[in-house]
Amino acid sequence: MNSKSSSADRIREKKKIFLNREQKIIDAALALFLSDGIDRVTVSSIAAKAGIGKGTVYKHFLTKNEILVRIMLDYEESITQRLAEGIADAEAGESGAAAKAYFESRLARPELDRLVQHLEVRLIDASDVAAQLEQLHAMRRSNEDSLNSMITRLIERGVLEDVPPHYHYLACWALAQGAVELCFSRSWNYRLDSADLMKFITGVGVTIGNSGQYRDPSTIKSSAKTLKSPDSSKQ
Amino acid sequence: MNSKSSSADRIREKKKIFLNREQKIIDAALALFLSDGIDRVTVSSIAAKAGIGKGTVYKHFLTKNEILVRIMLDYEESITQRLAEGIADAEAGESGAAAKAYFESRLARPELDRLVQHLEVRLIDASDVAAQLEQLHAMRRSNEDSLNSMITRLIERGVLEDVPPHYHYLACWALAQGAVELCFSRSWNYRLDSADLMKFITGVGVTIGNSGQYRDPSTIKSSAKTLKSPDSSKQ
Amino acid sequence: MNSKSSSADRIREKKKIFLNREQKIIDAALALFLSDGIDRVTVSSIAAKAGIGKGTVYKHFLTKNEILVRIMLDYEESITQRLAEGIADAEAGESGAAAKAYFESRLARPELDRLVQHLEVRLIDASDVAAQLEQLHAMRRSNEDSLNSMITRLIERGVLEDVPPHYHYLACWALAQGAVELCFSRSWNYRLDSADLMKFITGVGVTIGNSGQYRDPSTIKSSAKTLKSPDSSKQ
Amino acid sequence: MNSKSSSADRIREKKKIFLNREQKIIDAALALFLSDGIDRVTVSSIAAKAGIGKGTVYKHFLTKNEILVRIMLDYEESITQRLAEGIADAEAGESGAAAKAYFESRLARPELDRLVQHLEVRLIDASDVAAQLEQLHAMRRSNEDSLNSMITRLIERGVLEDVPPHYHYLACWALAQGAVELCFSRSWNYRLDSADLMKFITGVGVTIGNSGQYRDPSTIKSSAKTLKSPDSSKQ
DNA sequence: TATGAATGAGGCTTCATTCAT
DNA sequence: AATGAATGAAGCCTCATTCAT
Repeated sequence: MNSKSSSADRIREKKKIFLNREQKIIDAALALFLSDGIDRVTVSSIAAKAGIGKGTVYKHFLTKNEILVRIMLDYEESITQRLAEGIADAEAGESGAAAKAYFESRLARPELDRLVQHLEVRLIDASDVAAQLEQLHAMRRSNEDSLNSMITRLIERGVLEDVPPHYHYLACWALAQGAVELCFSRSWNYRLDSADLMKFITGVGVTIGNSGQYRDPSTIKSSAKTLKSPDSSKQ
Repeated sequence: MNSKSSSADRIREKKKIFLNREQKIIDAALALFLSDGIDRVTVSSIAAKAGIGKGTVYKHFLTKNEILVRIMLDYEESITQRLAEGIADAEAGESGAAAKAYFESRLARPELDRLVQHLEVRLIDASDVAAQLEQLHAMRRSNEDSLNSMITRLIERGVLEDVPPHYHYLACWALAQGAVELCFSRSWNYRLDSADLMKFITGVGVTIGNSGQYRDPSTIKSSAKTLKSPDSSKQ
Repeated sequence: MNSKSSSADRIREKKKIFLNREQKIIDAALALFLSDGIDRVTVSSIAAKAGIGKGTVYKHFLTKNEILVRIMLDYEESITQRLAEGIADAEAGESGAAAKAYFESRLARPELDRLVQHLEVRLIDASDVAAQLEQLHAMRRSNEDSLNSMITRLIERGVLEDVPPHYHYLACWALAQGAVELCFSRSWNYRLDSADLMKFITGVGVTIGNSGQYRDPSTIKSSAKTLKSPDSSKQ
Repeated sequence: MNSKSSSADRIREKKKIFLNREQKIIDAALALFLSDGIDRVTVSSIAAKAGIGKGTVYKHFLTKNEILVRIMLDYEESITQRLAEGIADAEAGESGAAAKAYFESRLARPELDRLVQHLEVRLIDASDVAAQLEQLHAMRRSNEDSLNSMITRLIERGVLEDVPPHYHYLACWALAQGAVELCFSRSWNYRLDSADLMKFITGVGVTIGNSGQYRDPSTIKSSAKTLKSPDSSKQ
């Protein structure tokens, strides 16, 4: 019995090690993508960074693309969770909460958000990982349904303009997307006070499509806060 | 004298043919990038699509990257021109004209706009074409200066919120950027009525940072028009 | 413990195989360079001759040039060793020993010696392998120092003419260099009895710069031996 | 008649221009080979340097190799001429004159001499220009015959050691060959006083194979001069 | 006649994936 | 189970030569 349980323990132990290693691979890949750029990361370099052999990577992932898609899924999950909380808050009355949560989660690590977008471009039309991409889209569809319900209610309550519900969240998505790119764009000179800038943009996002009739107190507050950032307050 | 002028003609003719071929290469490259994705386009395939030999491509461009950067420059120039017109209109009193022109020019061919963004990511850190990229940035800096002047005046006139001028155009940029991505995102179900959606987003962009104090009539009109688009009005 | 040592053994075994393959590549490259000429040898052909895949070559050498430089280093080492022995003999009293050793080692495989010279011409200005070429030059500088010391002593002893020491070994080097080329020059008709010819030249080399005052017995002997080679003696 | 002669003049004129251009091409090629290295010279660059179109080069030379071989032939001719003079002097009694002339002509422009050697390596086995290479060899054979006669006589007169005649001139050739390489070898530290060094080596060359019985006064003189070079004389 | 644009074979190198140990 | 050596397809670029103008 003892030996049996110890063998079971050993198996569990091994599984744990195995899963740990999987995370190690993902972390290594992520770190390299962010530091070196997608193009310059090879399976070899990932393995080296993870401290394992190249062959071992293929025990965990069938192809290189599966690592990429895994990073995307992990990220999407974290967004989904934050969004769900935000939607719950919004349903509870704090009308801008969903948009705010969404912006904040995407802007929390803009470099990661952007990486995921770029990964997606690479993977579209990749026949391996087609299934996982479908998973990704399923998650997003589910989020979309929640958003639709929530926004429909906000429109009914007169908080938001009466345009098709998806206009609201797609505009938000677009702005968030753009805000992320903005963090890395080399097109512009001003980039020093990006925290304030991001608050400004978040303010815009939170009020997108607000009808004039009604102003959500929480939104007003957050907008006010934005405009009272250190620099502005000195005036 | 006659023979002399005809030889000059011939030379001019040749140059024209040469430049035409250059355009052919760019067009072929562009078409392939859009249809197949940046990764899958090779110099060979560009040459094949342009109906010329592989080596000929290198008579026009020193490296593959130079083709990419050329596409970027051509595009940036077209944006710059449109923006300049918009800024002129804005200075002439139509306060939202610059933002509108900017959105419209970027959303006119969103697939191209997006391609250019992705090309830029690839080319950053490419030691060849560093000079051309600097050109690109110079154009953008120039645009930025014009925008700054214009927005400063609009702030003084009380049309726009009194935040640092670049908040306004960067927020606009971000939204435009995101709107472009939105056109191609496979994340969302609703994509049928994208023209209306884009108008909605443009409306958001045009009113970004408008102060409550003042509403530009032209902006109101355009916003109203947006919401009364054919589809919606039928309801 | 047994398994541990056997695993260590296995690793050692692998390394040996790996190094063997490296040698195989070098041998293949060398054979091809000698038979086909430097120009006509491609990485592909080397791989084919070595019986391995093209990619495998790049596991052992970062660039094609590294193969070339490796051949050079290996050769230079063998020369250095022979020369060191010769210098030791010379210091021990046999004054012509160094020159003789040098000539003999360079003329032992003249085709290889010549190849190495030609490789060097190709590699000068090759930014990769600059470090290895410096190694090569370091070896040579070290040889040069030894020669300088030795020759200085021979001059003091009155064996060699009192000219700057490097005149002696550079003249030797030049003659050896030329002798090597002579083996392959298609300029001349007589090439049948090259062994004797080389002995004659070696004799010249060994007595280069000998002062008239003194004749080293060993040198005389060797010179005599040269002229009494089988062919000549029959006359 | 007038028109006829003027047309003949025109034809002659044209021919002259044509030949001038041929020389221009050769000069351009030579200059580029010397400055940039054989590898880096393209037909394009030659044409550019010569100030003509690439296609025009092919009106003068059927292949690129023909330019190379032409440089070789021109050089060989200049050597031959100098050597012939030297041989004449030697026959007239100045026994070392031939060797001296040979050394001096080859060391007059060592960079050119070396270039020609390297060109030859490239061209061996080039099926085009095989005929011209044969011409080259014919010239050399002819030189060889002259040398043989001359040396045979010097041996008979007891000036030179009684070894096969070609031993003498081949040893000379080898030393000259090596001396040329020495000028460019990066193997050695000492290269400042190369003029003196070359005199020393020439001295060696001139006395190669001298029998002890007899010393040619001219040789002695030249050797003495060598050893009384500025540096040495200060001692 | 002079030109130079066009060609495409061929070279070097990279890297995802496989598989024997 | 872990390893990393081996593989070879595929990409970019060069340049001698041709040929239409």
